[in-house]
Amino acid sequence: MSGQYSQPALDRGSPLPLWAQLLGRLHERLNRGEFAERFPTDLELMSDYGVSRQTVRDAVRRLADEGLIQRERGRGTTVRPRTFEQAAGTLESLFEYVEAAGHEQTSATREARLCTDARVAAILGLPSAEPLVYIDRLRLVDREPLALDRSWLPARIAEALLEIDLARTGIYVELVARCGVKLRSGSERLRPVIPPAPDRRALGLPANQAALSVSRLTRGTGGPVEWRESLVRGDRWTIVVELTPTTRTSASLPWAPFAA
Amino acid sequence: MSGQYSQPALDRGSPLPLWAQLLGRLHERLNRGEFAERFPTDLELMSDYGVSRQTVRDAVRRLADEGLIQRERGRGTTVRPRTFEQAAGTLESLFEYVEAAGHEQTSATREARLCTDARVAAILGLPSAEPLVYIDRLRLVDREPLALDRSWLPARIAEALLEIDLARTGIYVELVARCGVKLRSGSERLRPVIPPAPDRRALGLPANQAALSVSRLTRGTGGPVEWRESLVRGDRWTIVVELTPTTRTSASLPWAPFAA
DNA sequence: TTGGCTGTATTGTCCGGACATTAGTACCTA
DNA sequence: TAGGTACTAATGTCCGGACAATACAGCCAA
Repeated sequence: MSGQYSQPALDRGSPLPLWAQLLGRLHERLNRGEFAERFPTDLELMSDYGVSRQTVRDAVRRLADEGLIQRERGRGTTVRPRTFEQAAGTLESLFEYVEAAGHEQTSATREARLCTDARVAAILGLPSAEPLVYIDRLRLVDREPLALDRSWLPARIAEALLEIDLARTGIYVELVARCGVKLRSGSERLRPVIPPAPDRRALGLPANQAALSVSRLTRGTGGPVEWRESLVRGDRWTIVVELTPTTRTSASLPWAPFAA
Repeated sequence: MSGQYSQPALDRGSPLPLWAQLLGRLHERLNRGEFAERFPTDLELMSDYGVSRQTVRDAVRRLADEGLIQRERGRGTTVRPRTFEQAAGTLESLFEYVEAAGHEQTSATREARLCTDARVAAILGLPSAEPLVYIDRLRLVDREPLALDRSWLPARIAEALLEIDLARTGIYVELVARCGVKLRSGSERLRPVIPPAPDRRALGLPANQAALSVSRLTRGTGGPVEWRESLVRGDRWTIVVELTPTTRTSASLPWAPFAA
């Protein structure tokens, strides 16, 4: 610790370039929420760490490239919010494309109630008798069913959702705004399925057509906040994968083994 | 034209920064194949365009960020080949994951012959009676069928494939190496389907399971070179979509309407 | 012929300086 | 109160310089 700067000095004997060391420091400080109020200016970082402006710019540029901050001439550098506001996944994407194509997307809530479910509780890391909010919606495009959408959420955080008309708003929006949940991440698994007869009927899916099953776990800062199972009828929309000659690219989709 | 440099001078009165102008110039020259033999050094670009090394580096760095070139200390800058060598798509991704998980992937050619097909010819932009090479393979993991894979290629460019054991090599590799095709791009469409009974039997797919259909058009420099239809059984592997809090992200999959 | 050393070439890092562009704030005048 | 001007702050651009790290080629000695 040099005592000369307001931050511990970088190691000039390290094989790691100064900009890389500074980048690591800034990552740590970002992750600790140290820049929640304000990100330092180039000049401040220069004096804080005892390096040239070029070195500061090389480090900070990489933070900007990662989307963690935004730099604007005249205004300075701001931290970009890390909230996962829309938690957009496969289904949200679909509806974006649907609406971009000029169609009307609506939803009808078929069920919204408290329940217990040992299978889902286990997925959410909860005791098997833990109360859950269960929401079952039919998603429609131009009044035709496109997807069936079922969510299970811990009642202790999401009970307020039962009082809301979810045909008019989204689960994630309300989870954030009303239940004070901070969404962090999610993961989805996609596979083709033959839906059971009641679901097939609800979707209006012909007997010779399959559906895409999208299972999703959504996580908040405090742990899992939602298990969701959706069925998208397979005879209306298709997923597109473009393959382009950018080097090394493979626009590849990740795969994992399916365990039934 | 200043006559002072070996390239037309950049416009110092333009609102566009010098690095951006230089980047545009280098893009054009790359696209024209002007650097096929050798990419110029920083020093050469400095004197060619009359700018500082910093400006050269700012422009060239962005080419590297795009993956079009590669810079190596001591060696210089090389152009990355633009060939679309592996033409990796959804299925190739799948097999990468399969093999990364320690499984053995093999394939068995069920048919390889000349044919005509008016539907596929239309897709490839060919006359309906144009001869096509038809290749039908079963793809296996640890000797269990995982996917059915059918390709149609114009015979006038791909006839040599009929003489090759495609269990031991890939269509694209041979298309490039033996048929002299330059692959440029591709696009795939994914949807869940109930396969016809012969395909279901070939895959060993239980009656209550669906398959993922992957239809793909592969393009070469001279136009479409392959139409491909694959079926992946839906009870073994699943596509994964991770949703992370990188700002602005939506790890969204693109969708398009399905026309049967 | 092979291995080691030296010299040259090339990109990467870091420093310093200066000016341009943009944004925001404060102050003044109509 | 609204509009205009001046000033300050902050990032972007561009220049120049110097040294470090890496690669490669050539040359020499064993």
